[in-house]
Amino acid sequence: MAQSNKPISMREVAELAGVSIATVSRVINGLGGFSEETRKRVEKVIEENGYIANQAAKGLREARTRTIGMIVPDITNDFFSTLALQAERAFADEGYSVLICNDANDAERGEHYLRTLISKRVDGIICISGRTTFDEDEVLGNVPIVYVDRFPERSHDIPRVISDDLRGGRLATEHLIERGCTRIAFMTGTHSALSVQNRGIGYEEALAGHGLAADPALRIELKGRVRRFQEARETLAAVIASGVDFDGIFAMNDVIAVGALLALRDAGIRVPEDVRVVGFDDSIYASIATPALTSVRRFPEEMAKRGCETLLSLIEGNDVELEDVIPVELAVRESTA
Amino acid sequence: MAQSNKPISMREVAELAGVSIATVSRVINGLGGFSEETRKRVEKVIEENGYIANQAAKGLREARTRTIGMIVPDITNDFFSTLALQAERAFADEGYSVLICNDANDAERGEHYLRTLISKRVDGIICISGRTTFDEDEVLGNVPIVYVDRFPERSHDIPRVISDDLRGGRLATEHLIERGCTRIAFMTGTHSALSVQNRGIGYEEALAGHGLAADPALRIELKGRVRRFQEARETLAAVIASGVDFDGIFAMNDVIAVGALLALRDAGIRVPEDVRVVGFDDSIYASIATPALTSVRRFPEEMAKRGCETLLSLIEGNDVELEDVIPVELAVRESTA
DNA sequence: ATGAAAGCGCTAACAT
DNA sequence: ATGTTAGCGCTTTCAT
Repeated sequence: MAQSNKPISMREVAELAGVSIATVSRVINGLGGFSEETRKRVEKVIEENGYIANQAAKGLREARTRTIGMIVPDITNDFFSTLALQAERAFADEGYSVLICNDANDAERGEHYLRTLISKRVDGIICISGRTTFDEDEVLGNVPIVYVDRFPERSHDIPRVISDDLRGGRLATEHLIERGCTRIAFMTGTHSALSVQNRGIGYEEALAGHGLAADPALRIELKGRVRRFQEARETLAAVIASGVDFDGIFAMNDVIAVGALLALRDAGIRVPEDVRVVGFDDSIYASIATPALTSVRRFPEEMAKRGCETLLSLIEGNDVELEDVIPVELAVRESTA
Repeated sequence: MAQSNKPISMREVAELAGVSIATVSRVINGLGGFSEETRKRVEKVIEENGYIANQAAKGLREARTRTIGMIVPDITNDFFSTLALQAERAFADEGYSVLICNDANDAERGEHYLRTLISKRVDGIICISGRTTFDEDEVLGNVPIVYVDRFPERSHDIPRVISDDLRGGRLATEHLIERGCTRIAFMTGTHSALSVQNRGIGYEEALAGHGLAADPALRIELKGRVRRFQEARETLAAVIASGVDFDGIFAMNDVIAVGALLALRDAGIRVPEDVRVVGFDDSIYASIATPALTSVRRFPEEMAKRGCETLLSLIEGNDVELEDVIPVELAVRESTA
């Protein structure tokens, strides 16, 4: 099982081909300045010896690694994995690899990852995190970075691609109101990112716009750092048991909404007859839930694409727009029929 | 937005601290051989200038990058994202970063990624792929690699961590038989990985063991490269429309099983009364489906953990066991009640 | 058309 | 205790 003999280097290729290392470099990079015969000879040696260029060395010399760092809260959540998949693909198309880091909404972990990425000298960073606690300017130094979906409060002039969360919250809530709900609960996290808070603001605005009060008893907070449907299920079960009255639920994301759906079913409460439910993200969970979940559709593929484009622009030293807001729309399904 | 001044190097730290570069290196790596006063001076300079060591250079020198490459078929599938999350965490704990590559079951893409990983000189590779078409020995050179969940047919002495797929297929099928099913369909991919084929073999063995014939009409194949529940839904809908009779379904994974569940509901077929369904993976989809899906539980966290341990052993030059089979068990839920 | 040599940022002998 | 130096594998002037 022991494996040892290290890969052949450019110098060795040069020796085997009887040319200088510079010539090998020229051939490999197609820079011209070599005869057809030399090219063939060099390529033959490369082929026969399975030479694969050492990008680490190349990167050191060129001062760029062709690697992008990506920080996500939870790759296990369909919304983020879709985002990550798309981003990875988009970067791969441009010749970049992606280092994916899960910070699980843990600021400390996130900061550590950021340092790691910088020490690896990634060419840029895609960051989905609203919880940076330290002074970024100092740590980040000069790595191009773009925030996607979430961003820290004090992110001065760092570009971001976000969705229209406030409008999403408003759309969801207004939809519930139109369906006749008057006591609408909002399920969210304890200390959410700004983006998520905006969904709550949209919710409150919609309520206010229709003369409804935002009853604090209807704000249901989940403590966990990472969203798991079981926690939502248990938390809502407790709320139901406590006798709080509600006829609609707006959940901050689909994972929570699905947990809510299960808790309602456990309690024998019918959806949508007794309680209507709206989620956020329009992820796979919304489609496979029963009843199928009405959800605020976002466009993770588009967000990933824009994020990549922005980051690549930044890397190339171009100017980019600071805030790129991707619209949302409501996907109406059975849970609010 | 333009960012330029590059990060400070070790040489600059040395100059600012009035010591040699070697001393800085010693301080940073805590190798001793410097006075307390020197240490303080160096650390002060590092602190004040936000020096972050260049791992690319360090890696070049040390001939190791502290980076692991990971090839997955579809990070969007809960099973794989759970595996990836756990692997990333385990490696992070050991000081490694992980480059995640999605090959979407595309051999060409997979091969390309493999080359990229090798050119980046990753210290090892975790590979979930059964579709390598080329001669690995040549391309892989000497990178330690371990296959998880899937492995190519000709992977000679490359270690793997897999689950007991054959037994899983048998368990699922026998369970359906016990519940009274006699015409059990098997939903799978057209050209599946060996691991998946084994689930089919388990299915056939179970049928044979109970004197049931494996009707070719009951083998339902999905063409897509990546498993999407919509494809499964549509494919099964067509089968139903064609009048094929069945009273049980064993799906090669939960995504497909959930698609089947939806198709059955669309057709007004009751689960489990008319048709019973069993999935594979016991992923989140099984838990949130309605009816909740009976599924063959695997242990992606455990598989990831073992895979990491094995790879790290390999990297350290130790011997490892060639095949590590993780047991499976049946999680019985409403879909087969 | 080709080679020699400097240097990217670091570590690790080998000095002193 | 600290410095000097030779590379790691590459790209890139600058010669020839």
